Amino acid sequence: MHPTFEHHDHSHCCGDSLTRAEALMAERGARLTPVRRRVLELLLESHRALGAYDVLERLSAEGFGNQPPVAYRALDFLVEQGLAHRIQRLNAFTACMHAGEAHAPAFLICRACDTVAEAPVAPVRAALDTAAAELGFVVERASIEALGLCPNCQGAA
Amino acid sequence: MHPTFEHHDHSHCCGDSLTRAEALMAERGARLTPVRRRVLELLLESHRALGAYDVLERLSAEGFGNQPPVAYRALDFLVEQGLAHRIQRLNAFTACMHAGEAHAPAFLICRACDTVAEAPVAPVRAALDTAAAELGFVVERASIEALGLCPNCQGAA
DNA sequence: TCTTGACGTGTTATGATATTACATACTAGA
DNA sequence: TCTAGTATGTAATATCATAACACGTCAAGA
Ligand SMILES: [Zn+2]
Ligand SMILES: [Zn+2]
Ligand SMILES: [Zn+2]
Ligand SMILES: [Zn+2]
Repeated sequence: MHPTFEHHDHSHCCGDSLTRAEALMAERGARLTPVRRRVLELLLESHRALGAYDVLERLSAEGFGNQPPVAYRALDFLVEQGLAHRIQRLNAFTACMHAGEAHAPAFLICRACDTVAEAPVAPVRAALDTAAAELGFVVERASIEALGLCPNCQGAA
Repeated sequence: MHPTFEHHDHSHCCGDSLTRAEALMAERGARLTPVRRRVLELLLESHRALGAYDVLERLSAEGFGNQPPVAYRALDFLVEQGLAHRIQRLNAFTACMHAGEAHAPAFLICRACDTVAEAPVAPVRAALDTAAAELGFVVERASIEALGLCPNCQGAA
């Protein structure tokens, strides 16, 4: 488990993720082009979710295109490749902290500091599959998003 | 559990829900005005989720206001009162099949027929709380939405 | 009775999020 | 080098959501 909520060397955290992403893309023959790479960096800057238009603003300021598809395409690519996740609740995107592990995580979103963490989902997913199966429903994809307080913000509240 | 996926007497299903809603609103001193009531009826018509603009179109055709706030206000009211739920994934709303029971359900969304059912969430929620607690995170509200195939559509696929 | 304040509704305008369609440019093989 | 597939840029538009204000109703309470 990545220690999103703990104090950690975040520049290593970003660097490692980027390195890992590059390795994965090479392995798969997918191209981590400049825009895509830059968007991933932007998402990695903080353990928060960024809206597509936030990303676009940054890209645009740096000389990339300034129309929505520029951001959406890069974000969609990262999501497809499992390097980022979309947070439905926030209409926003966050870098994946477990790239390459093929997972559909649960997200823990702190309502105070906006930090987004990925929680291990296996038992939750199992419970969901069971509940669904009782109704005859077969779950293909699930989005599980929790809003609450991260350990660092529980004192303040 | 409401038999959303089973064949059922849907006009009773709607009628019962409406009656129940009226009773609840009376109990709470909240007002189920004509617009609000009509929106609830629209949501009850099918076990599907309706977008705010779908609702608005119907309202408008029936002589209510034709601007977005008309729909959003009624929908927000129903959600606050627990008579409807918002489905994040679909940017849409669905009538609650368990009004008054104070619950935050899991939604099962059939990707073939768009039917939305509510599944019992207690074990799922417990698993989520546990997973979150291991990271020191306190869950306040969770949205759990599953995409898959309902029993009726599993044959076709 | 008159006032007043809370609530509900209608409307205008705008903001926020997302996609379609088409043109241009790059890249990897044949 | 040619070419097909992929990536990027841009304009236009679609879809989802809210802010702000005007007006009407109704029920306290002066
Ligand atoms: Zn970090
Ligand atoms: Zn926090
Ligand atoms: Zn029914
Ligand atoms: Zn179905």
